[in-house]
Amino acid sequence: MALRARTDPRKSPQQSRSEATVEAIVQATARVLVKEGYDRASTNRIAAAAGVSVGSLYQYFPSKEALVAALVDRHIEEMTAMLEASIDAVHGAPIPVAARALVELMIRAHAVNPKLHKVIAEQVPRTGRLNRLHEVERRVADRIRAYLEPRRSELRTTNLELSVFLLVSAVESLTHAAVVEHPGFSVEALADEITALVVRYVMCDPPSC
Amino acid sequence: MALRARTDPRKSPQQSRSEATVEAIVQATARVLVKEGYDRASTNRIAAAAGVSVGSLYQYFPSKEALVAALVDRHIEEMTAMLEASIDAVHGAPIPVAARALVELMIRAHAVNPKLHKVIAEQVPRTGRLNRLHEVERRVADRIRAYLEPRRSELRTTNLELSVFLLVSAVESLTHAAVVEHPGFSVEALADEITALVVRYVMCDPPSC
DNA sequence: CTAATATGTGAGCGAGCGCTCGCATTTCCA
DNA sequence: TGGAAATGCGAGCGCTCGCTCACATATTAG
Repeated sequence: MALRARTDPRKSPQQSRSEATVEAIVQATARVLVKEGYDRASTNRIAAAAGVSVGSLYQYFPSKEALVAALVDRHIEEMTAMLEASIDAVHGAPIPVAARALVELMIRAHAVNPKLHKVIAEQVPRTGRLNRLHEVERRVADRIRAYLEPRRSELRTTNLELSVFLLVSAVESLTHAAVVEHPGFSVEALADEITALVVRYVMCDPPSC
Repeated sequence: MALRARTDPRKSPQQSRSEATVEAIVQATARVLVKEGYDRASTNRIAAAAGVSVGSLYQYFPSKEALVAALVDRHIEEMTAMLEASIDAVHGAPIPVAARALVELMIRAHAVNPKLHKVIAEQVPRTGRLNRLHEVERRVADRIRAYLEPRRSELRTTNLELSVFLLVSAVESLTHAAVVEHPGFSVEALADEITALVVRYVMCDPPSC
């Protein structure tokens, strides 16, 4: 039998009652993590915050790490789904329009619950989810590349792989930094500037194309 | 009497013997953190790795957090000093030259000990050093702004504050992402592309200036 | 209704943690 | 050189943590 990883769910809920329990536990994990921080977020405290006993918690999550991992996974999946759908939605649009739409989406996504986004982002390395994150970043990058490939004549770059990597990293980092770590900038101005940064980086200059 | 923060040093070494002890402890903290991760980095283990007793450790550091904070502070100071010196060194150079020099410096700085840089970066939020980090980022941003201000005629942007913030964040994030999280890209290509991104973002286009 | 299954409970175990304190050793300086 | 000051030591205290298990209750199926 394969070794069961420490973050795999122990068993799946079968009745709706237990589904609600699992849901309450994940929500409580988020709340306690935001309010108390990781070190003080004990399984007993999380169970109490969920209105559930520790025993129940351990029926569905094999470890404290698994709790946080579940929260992280859920967040990564939500963000990715949203982003991939948006990329598909703009696949026919010209580069500046598509860029602006995606940048704005990222800003708004980060602005929904910045505090939660911040703690979750901080927990990613600890839960060993960096690989998963890199994997979805790669999927996003592939989609962006698929969008840019047929527009090669408008592009400045020769090394599309590197360029797309920098593009995706820059947009993610900048929206996170601006919205979560340094709030206060106007969403409009931010979207304008990050879009400008992205568009001026990828597109070539008028005379030559 | 003011409340002594949990991360303040308990006492300062007075003899060279104890300076060596403190040094050994900080170094051991780095080693254990890299090898074992934060959760398994107990004060007993760190003391053992430093070849020192727990008692000695607690003479100079009031808590486990203070240990990590000291390591983080040291790293932040090194990076900042290096960066500020380099900004001063290129203050007379044209924008593309200065940008290239600073980008290359950042890449090389991250490449010195990527694993250590990675764990330290992950510990910043936990040690409450985010404020300090933001403060030095602000200092760097001010210096960059002082460099750009007299070159306003070459610039595209009107909102220099926002632009400089995005610039500094982008360079830091991208060098970190590329060197620490996704190693494999050639340093040359990376420096070229990040420099291009930065320069094309700040400078205005030929006809209009 | 009843038996079987799914779910929920929480006292408490063992382990490891952060940290203290009384004492030993080294260094400094009059 | 001797006593004071600085430094080093490590057994072990008190505590909290992650987690289990024997049992109670709710739900479903026949």
